[in-house]
Amino acid sequence: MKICLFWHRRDLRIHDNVGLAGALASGLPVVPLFIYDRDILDQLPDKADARLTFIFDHVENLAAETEKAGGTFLARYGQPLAVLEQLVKDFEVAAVHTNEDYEPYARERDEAVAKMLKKHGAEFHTYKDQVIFAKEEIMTKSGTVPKVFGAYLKTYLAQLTDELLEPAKSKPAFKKAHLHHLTAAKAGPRPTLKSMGFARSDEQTTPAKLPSEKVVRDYHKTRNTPANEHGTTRESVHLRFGTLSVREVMAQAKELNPKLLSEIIWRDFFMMLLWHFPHTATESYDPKLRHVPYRNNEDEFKAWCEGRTGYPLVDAGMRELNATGYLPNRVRMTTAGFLTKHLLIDWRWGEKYFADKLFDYEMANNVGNWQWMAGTGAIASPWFRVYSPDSQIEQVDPLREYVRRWIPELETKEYPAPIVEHKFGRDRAVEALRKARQEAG
DNA sequence: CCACACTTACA
DNA sequence: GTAAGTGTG
Repeated sequence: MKICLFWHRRDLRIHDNVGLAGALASGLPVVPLFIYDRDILDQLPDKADARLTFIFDHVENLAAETEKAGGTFLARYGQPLAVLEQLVKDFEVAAVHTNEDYEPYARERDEAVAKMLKKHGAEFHTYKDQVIFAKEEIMTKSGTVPKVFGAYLKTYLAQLTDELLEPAKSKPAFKKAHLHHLTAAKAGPRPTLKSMGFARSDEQTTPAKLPSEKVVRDYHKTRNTPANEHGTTRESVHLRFGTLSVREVMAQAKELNPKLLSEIIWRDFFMMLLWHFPHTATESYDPKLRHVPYRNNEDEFKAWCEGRTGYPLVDAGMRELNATGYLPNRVRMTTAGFLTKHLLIDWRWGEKYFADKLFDYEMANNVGNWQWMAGTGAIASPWFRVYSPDSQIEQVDPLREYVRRWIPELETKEYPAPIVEHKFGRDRAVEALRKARQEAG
């Protein structure tokens, strides 16, 4: 019997899933699938990874839901291209449905998959699901790729209708009549964390739930207070892995808090930029800034990683990141600005460290924000702007609650003196960037 | 071509 | 107040 596969990637949910709805409506019985990508797992720095644990728990949930609905969920470990080719050979796969992923690696992978499926006479259907607008759907009036967020936002809001935020009808169609059942022997076992060489992380799997109305309504007032643990919505990890849909998250923000809505639109913006300029994942957008004379001092980098720079807000942030995998947005900027400007270390070092540590790590957003802070990005933010980590404290933590929480030895002799004086570091950074620009012409 | 603004500047 | 570049209309 001919079947189709629905391949989950960064959309670990059944409700409001455009690609899954497409598969269920295609007329062929659907077998949902997840592939643990060996190449990605090999790069994880730790054997107890919170992100993999999160993915694993949610894949197991999907499998349970699928079985409850009368279908079979497949999970495999390996290289996606090889795994899919094997499945096509083992089962009568007439089509594979999946949601688009705009990262450079994902695009190459999907191109190879499309080619392989074509060779076997199977169809490959992809859907826009993880953003509201992608690719060239938001452009400037002169038809260029928007490089200033304000201009992008204005067009975006003008095009954003309530219909675009309506849920995809995947959940109502997710039933026995549209699913295919395989015997356990045919389906094969699902990988476990242990079978893939990993262990559970201690960190808790956050339940996929929209934040409360109160948190959303207060967001613009609480977002710049890192001491307040409920100051942000904590939606980022769910948007990353698709355990919430961007439509439900945006619909709530649109109704309750325009400031939060615009923050979520940054996510579409950075994904759009990465799609247009995939090379910016690994090099500066601005060609003039590809040869900044970075100092790249290893000891100073280590001090930054471990939260020993002598700047309380930087150190508190890095310690929170190391301990929890989380960092409030405001503090992400302070720590990133300090590394790239005051210490004059290549933004890619910091980007990689965040990639290893952040529970909600998402390439487009991480790269986009790092390049913005480093002054090397597509966005025309003044490159000479250097944040003062101390005046940031006055703005976001005037009572020193946050920095004291994460630095018990603050205000004792144990706490190190600043690794670099602010004005000296700022002038050195501006000078280095100016020089790089001049030399590049 | 110019004016204006640039997610969250500094002193 | 100051200030350095540049995308956008």
